[in-house]
Amino acid sequence: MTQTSQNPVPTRERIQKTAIELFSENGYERTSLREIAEHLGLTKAALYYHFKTKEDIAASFFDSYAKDVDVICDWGDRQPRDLETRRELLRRYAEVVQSHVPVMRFMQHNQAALTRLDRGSVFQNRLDRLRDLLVDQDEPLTNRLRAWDALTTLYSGLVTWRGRQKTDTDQQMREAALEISMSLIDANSRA
Amino acid sequence: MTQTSQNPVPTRERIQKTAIELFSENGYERTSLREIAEHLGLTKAALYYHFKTKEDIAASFFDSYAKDVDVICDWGDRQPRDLETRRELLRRYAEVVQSHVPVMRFMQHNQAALTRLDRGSVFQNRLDRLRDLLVDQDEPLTNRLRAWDALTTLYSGLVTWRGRQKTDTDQQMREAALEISMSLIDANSRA
DNA sequence: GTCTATACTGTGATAGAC
DNA sequence: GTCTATCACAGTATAGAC
Repeated sequence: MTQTSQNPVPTRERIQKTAIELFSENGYERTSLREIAEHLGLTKAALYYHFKTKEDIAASFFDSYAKDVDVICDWGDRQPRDLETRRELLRRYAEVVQSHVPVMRFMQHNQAALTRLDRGSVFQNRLDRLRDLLVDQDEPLTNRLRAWDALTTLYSGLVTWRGRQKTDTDQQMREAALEISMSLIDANSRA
Repeated sequence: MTQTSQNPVPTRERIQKTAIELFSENGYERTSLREIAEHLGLTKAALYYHFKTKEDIAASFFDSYAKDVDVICDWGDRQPRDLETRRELLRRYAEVVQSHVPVMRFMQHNQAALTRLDRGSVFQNRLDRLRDLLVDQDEPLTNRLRAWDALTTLYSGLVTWRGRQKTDTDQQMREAALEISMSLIDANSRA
């Protein structure tokens, strides 16, 4: 749209790429705008041309993730509310998680910073929408909590778990997380 | 020890109490020392008499939690490594979690800030030690990940879950979390 | 021992020159 | 589209009042 035929990488995207790297590494609040600007050979004030605030940079990460989750939920809304639909929802969400690992890690590590953002609640809101497709409001507490665990299992292993061994591949970790997640949802159907 | 017979609440403890409230509510980085001082009728500099830095205030929260977890792990080290020991470990950890809810919430929401702290890794280190008691290193990946989920289930529901209903009591939530956690460990024994 | 006054550097942010 | 200048406020630190 604003791209010329030469297509150099736009400054806006360069900022996003550098920012998520530094935010993930050092935390959102510990990463200064000066630091980001220096990595890019810009000045602090130059960032303010491309983004209204520092928070806006962080919020811009969510858009693609939120869109992907919305696609899943829209699909889920049109399906029968049975076990197979729920298993397929978990499969699809696992794929989304896999394609947004840096963003997931950033969101998991900076929850306090994100609750301050208007668009920061995107993460929680999308999880809540998925949860409502996985379990009915009138099911027992144990089932509702188990549905929540089924969702968090899919990303918390990738982000917070430190028991990974050298022989564990990414593929194996995703499959293991999905298997555990599935078994939690299966248990809900038996209860 | 340093307490007189009058036993007024020591300033140090008043600072801790106010700090964890504000940290939990607004996040660690968004809570300024001036804000804490104002809540207590002190000046910012007065805090520096009782704590060396802001990080020291946060780190001081962990001590009691870490001690409680160490007691559990020390007990676990002296038991046979069987299923009943592991179930009992989960029961005891659930009690620790329950008695440190504000601290657990603070740690969960401020992971990025905490990894900067020397004593901040206390949280992760203690979880890792518990995990090693719940599962053997040479068990399949799925079992190791399931042991991790068994632990996180015990506190993540209290902290990040938003599906709680008015009729759900604290007691019921703890029991539900413990039941799910137990079933994950039980599954490891069957695998 | 407990705290106040004050100052230092770095932060996110804004206004306006080029 | 990028920069300079400037702002209020942050965490930190020390000197000294009581």
